[in-house]
Amino acid sequence: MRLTMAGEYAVRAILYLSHKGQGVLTSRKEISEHCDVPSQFLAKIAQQLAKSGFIEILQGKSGGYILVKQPQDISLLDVIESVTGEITLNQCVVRPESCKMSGECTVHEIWVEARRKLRSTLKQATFEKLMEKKVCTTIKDNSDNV
Amino acid sequence: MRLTMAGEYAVRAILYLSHKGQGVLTSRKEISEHCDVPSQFLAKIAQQLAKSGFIEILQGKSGGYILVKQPQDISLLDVIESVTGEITLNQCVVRPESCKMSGECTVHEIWVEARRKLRSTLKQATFEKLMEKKVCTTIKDNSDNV
DNA sequence: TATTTATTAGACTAAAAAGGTCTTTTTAAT
DNA sequence: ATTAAAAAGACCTTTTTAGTCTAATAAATA
Repeated sequence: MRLTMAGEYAVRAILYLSHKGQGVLTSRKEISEHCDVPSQFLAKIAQQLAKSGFIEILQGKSGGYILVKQPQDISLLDVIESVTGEITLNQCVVRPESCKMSGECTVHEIWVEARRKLRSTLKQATFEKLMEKKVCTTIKDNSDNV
Repeated sequence: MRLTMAGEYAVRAILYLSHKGQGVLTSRKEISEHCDVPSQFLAKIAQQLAKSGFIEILQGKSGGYILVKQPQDISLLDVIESVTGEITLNQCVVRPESCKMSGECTVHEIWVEARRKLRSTLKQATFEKLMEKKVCTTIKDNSDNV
């Protein structure tokens, strides 16, 4: 139940490109070095990010990556699901046939709710917001601490 | 980002024992058959559930498992984390040193929040609640649909 | 007491996923 | 033509998952 390195790296890369600004060309080498991401691995991840329409890839000498969407139009969820696939948490949520009980099962309901909340939290976190500097005093919300 | 089969099976077993009631002896075979869980695999999972104090194991002829905690005192989170370890979602949440940025990083904050909400949802789902029959008309809450 | 039928505990295994690397090819600037 | 960037896909290693198998132990019963 954890994010993969590919997902983590994708977020770092898009955040870096967001700081550069939409439409600015940045080499893979630069991203790789600044974000501490293996260069070849980034190449693979970038292909997926391009397929999903977040970046454009320029080949040839002085090639690199360009952010094509605006940071406020990209969410953590979008980027993560682009490289790791849809977050499901529990198989029965997306494949009810995987569990003969799911029709009547209250556990199923909890997973549907948990998944909705998780995806919602990640969806609301746009890269525009993620670029904002952290404030020093954060308002604590312990309403549903575990 | 998904629950393991071990976690899924543990939930099924505890739910089955909850229906039987606290203190009732049930054989591994019966649980295995009713819950569609491989018997030998259940044996391994049960060892962990016993270590965590959810069940007691009786050996010998006519042995089996007994629920020792009350269903209202066991949550989905408890059972799942017993067999799969603590839910972290992102490494940086529990090991900030794994990411050189985590101190200043707004992404880190999102993961902390997402994790807290997820664990909270699973914590609130006790097995007493999970035993309740599903009502036919559920109130729809689309407040933060993705 | 011997037998039977439970479970334990730990070694073992197969398959899948994760996390990359390597090599060859293509592309574009100089 | 040369150079330096990325693409595409094969390949590889390690870890995790999802079990199985075997020998030992434990308790009820014939």
